[in-house]
Amino acid sequence: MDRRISSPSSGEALLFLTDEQLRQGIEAMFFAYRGFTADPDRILADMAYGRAHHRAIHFIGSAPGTTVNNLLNILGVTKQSLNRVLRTLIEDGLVQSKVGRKDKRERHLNLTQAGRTLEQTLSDAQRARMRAAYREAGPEAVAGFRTVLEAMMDREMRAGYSRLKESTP
Amino acid sequence: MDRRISSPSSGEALLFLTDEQLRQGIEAMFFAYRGFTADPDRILADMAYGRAHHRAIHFIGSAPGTTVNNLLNILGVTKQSLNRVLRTLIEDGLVQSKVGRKDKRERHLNLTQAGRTLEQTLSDAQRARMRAAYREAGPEAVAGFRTVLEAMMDREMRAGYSRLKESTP
DNA sequence: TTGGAGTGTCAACAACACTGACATAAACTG
DNA sequence: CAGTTTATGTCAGTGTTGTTGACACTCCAA
Repeated sequence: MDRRISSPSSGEALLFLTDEQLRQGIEAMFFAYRGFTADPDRILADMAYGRAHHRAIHFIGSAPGTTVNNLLNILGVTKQSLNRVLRTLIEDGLVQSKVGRKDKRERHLNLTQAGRTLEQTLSDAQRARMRAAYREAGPEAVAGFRTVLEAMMDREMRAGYSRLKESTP
Repeated sequence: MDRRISSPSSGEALLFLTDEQLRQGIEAMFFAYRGFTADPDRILADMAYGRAHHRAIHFIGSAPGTTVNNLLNILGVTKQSLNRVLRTLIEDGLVQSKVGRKDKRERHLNLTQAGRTLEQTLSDAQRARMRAAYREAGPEAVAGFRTVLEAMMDREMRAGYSRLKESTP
């Protein structure tokens, strides 16, 4: 489950581990992430929202009925930071906050119809770029892409992410 | 140079283009990028620096003697924003700014010894994670990873990035 | 010599993160 | 039941990083 080097016989594997190769990977990650966020950023710039709102909307849409605390763990920010964003989204009628049925301390978050509409708009832009990149790169590249991304996550996030993958088939 | 779909005959390629697959890719990108920046962020938090300083140091180290304007294009921020960061780095003796020999309006930026030391520290942390991810994923996955990242960049960035790759063999 | 490019700086502002402190309600625990 | 913990919300203050807009200076080139 935790083998370090799969095949020490293949010198090719080590070719990817030179500092220069790694540096290129780092820079590619930087530029790609900027491209990745560029389209939603452009859309949100026209509204009073920013990237933080996008993230909240995305994950509420991805896990409807999630609690505030769960969202905090996913996003990795403080409750004060999330609350600022969440408050405006609720005020603007994009997100609905419901007191928990079982545990009344919890608030369950869902997108309203308006929220789903915005989520779709943002998602469409981002998916379009992702789709284009996937198409251009081909299925094998995509599989590799996903494998490396997962290996790059923090350990805790990988756990959460795997759960997510399984629960949404 | 711009063919859209390589092999419409292979239905497999389309399997990766469902909204759910794309959504997972989006979330993987989000979590991975956070992991990617986590280690340098931790190091910088103890100093008076942030991610913007890291980026400046990285690209000055990557392209010694680069001009301010070139750096602006790479980083994609305003000169006011970059200048604030650059000023503190110069004041703190991490970066040296030299008036251009040929064109004296330009400033050529280089890391000082102290700057190189910090660059190394940050780079080592980030490379360690990248190296671990690469090792775990294997060479084919890494190739795919790079292919998708490049396809995800903005067009202009891809051009700049290719130039970078070629100039640093 | 004039126009424009490259650079630096000032001021003001916004987004988004942080810490710390405090309040409330509900749930759990002894 | 009393006390503690948990989940959430809120207020106030701060820091980093980004933005516009305005202005000045140097220097190259036509």
